[in-house]
Amino acid sequence: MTIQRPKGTQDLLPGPISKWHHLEQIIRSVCREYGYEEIRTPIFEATELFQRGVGETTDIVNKEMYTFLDKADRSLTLRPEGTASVCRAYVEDKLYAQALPVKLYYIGPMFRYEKPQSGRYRQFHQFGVEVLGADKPVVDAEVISLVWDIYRRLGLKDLEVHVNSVGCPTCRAEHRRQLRDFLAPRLGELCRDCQERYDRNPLRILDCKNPGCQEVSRGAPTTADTLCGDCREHFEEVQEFLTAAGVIYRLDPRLVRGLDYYRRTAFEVMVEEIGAQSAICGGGRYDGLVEEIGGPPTPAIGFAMGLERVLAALELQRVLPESEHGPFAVLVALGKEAEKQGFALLSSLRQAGVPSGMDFLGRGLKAQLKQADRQGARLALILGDEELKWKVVILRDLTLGEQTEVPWPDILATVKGKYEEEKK
RNA sequence: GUGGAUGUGGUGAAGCGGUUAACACACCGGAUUGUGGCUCCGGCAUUCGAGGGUUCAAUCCCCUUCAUCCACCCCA
Repeated sequence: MTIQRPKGTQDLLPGPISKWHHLEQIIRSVCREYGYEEIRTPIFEATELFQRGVGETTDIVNKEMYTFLDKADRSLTLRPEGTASVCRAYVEDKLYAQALPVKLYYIGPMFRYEKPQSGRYRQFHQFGVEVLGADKPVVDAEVISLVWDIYRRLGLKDLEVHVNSVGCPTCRAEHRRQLRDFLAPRLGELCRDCQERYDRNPLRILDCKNPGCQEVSRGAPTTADTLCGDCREHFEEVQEFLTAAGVIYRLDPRLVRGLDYYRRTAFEVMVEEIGAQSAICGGGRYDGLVEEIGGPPTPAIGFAMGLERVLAALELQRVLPESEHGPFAVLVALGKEAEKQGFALLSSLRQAGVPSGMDFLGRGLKAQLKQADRQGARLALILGDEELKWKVVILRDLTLGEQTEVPWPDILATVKGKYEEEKK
């Protein structure tokens, strides 16, 4: 067997890659409109960053990291997510010295050692945003609104934006107490995982998918029920701002995000039809993280969007534009001299912005035309001995099947004119 | 990590124990040595993911292994 790509990775080939360009282009322009600037951090980091930043109790850290030792025995890890790196850069590059808040975005590959399935890869791509240094509810709403706008611009339908507040450490402690009290009498009815969660992190029982556990936890106190005054007020204001921005959202008291660092606002965007992995975006507030990794106390909020999943949804909903590719005009040169003259013509076409090409394999007239047709070219510019003699080029329209002779001085303008007409 | 499905040419696929492995598309060549798309003709898998076993005989049965897909867990 020949060498194949590592499990859970993919080759993005020339045709389909235009979808990525489309997606990235919309992301970048919406970010520009919202005043977010791009940051690029390394694709690998000290392992400790993720252990501390993502959380020792998470699946990501416990079983999904690509960790290796380098030649000096440093433990490094391919980044499984973007937030920890951005916070590290915020601290290390002293971005807090700038006017706050700092509004950043990133796009790039992430790596998790998981078993691949539909919508899940070992190397996948995320777009994410982080706002550091602001704790006001408007910020939360702005970030969610940015996500909303990107999806709207892309033409995605049937989205569900779920919003919740998981509170601050104080209300979480209170919630935990109430939740345990509520569940205690029926502890025996929970699944094995949830029985463990009862001790470690009862919050997670709320989003267990096991029907039995859902039955038991029905009516349980939610995080939103036990918010302290400040958190409650924060959450209410977030909702008011979301409504003001025209974001259609749903309160989801069972929404609990997986990573350890979340505080207060948590949100997720789902699309049903892409398979079991229906979350295309998840995020929330993480006011303690920057301090956790050695920076100044800094409120922060962000999200990550899974680009493969967004593309899958775009594809299923057929809202991707047709890709532009292939030459508009193809030079069909017959003979050495024609090739030289033609190459000069090609060069001027390209400088004029007309995508154009020629044959490189010494094919005959017929084969060259066939090739031009296959590449989807609109025009063939035929140049042979006859045409050299009379200083003309045969300009053949491959879709109409009509052709005319055009004198050399007029060719560039004619072809360019047709190209611009077609582009309209 | 656990479970299920699948692996036949570039692609989609038939065959399911027995002499030459259907068919379609794609591709290459020709009909038409200066005109593509349509049509017609011809070519295109010593081989059925890999390794082992059963058998007189295996793409078809058994074992092992690898890969892909899907689901669980969890997440984007």
